[in-house]
Amino acid sequence: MTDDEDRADAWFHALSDRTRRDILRRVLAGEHSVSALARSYDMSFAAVQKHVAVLERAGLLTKRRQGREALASGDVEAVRSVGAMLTELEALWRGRISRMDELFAEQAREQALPPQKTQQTTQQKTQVDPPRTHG
Amino acid sequence: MTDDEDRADAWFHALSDRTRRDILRRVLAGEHSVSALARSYDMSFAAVQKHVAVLERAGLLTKRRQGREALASGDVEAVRSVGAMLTELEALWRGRISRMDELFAEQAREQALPPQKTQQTTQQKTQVDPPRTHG
DNA sequence: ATAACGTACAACCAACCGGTTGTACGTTGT
DNA sequence: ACAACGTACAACCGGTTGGTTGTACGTTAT
Repeated sequence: MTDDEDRADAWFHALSDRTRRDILRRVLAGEHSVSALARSYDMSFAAVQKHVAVLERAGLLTKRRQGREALASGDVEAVRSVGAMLTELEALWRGRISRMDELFAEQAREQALPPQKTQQTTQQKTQVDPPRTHG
Repeated sequence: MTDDEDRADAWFHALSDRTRRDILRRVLAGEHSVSALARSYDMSFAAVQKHVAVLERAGLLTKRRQGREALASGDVEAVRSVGAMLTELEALWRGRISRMDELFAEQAREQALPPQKTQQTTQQKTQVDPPRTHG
């Protein structure tokens, strides 16, 4: 039912609204009640409550009941999962670069011995950044 | 005009659709013409062309004209910027944890000398993961 | 007891989104 | 020359989104 792509849809959709991103920042930094959050924004309580619900459905935030208050808390593991997804995209790109290197190497081999028709462009080793992670 | 939050809106909105994420994967792995991309999906050319336009407006992809074809290529730096944003969120969370540690330390100091009313819960050092980055 | 507070949810509305078809225009192949 | 290809964009349509107000209900404070 809710496969990886569904979860990704929910994650990125939840993060695509600036109010929700701001709410997520606050609840990652510490627990806040929904009404406390609502007081921070120039919109109705119901609107903020809906934003919190979207973040909760996406799994980026969890709620805990304490008396009449609902305390929201950010889930850093979910945030990391989103980050991991981006890292996978980077990996695809790195694959492209190494494939380009192979191509260059092949071309170099070809024109090393028989000086033939293929026109030569100024050769330069394709620069690949060290596999750094986000930060 | 287009500040950080506007860019973030565009990034996450662009990534919130699975077809667009798939397109981004392909163009990060290598250049593809718009019509080549369109052939990969069960929808009209116009629909795919719109998805490419959304990714382009978000800065996640660039297009290069070659004759009648428009060759799309993924921008890995933009992907990294999105990842960096997630890392900033993690940093906020780490801040919360250290603040919690301070609180525990304070409590420990308080009940160390005067054995008073505040009830004691089984104490355990708050475990903070090593500041690993995504990957 | 009862007023105030915090939450949840339904109904409504304008704007936006993801898809469609149709048209136009430059490029390439025959 | 002309047909086919690749692209871009406009107009349209149903579903979704982000906001609103209103209602209901449990919890806390007076």
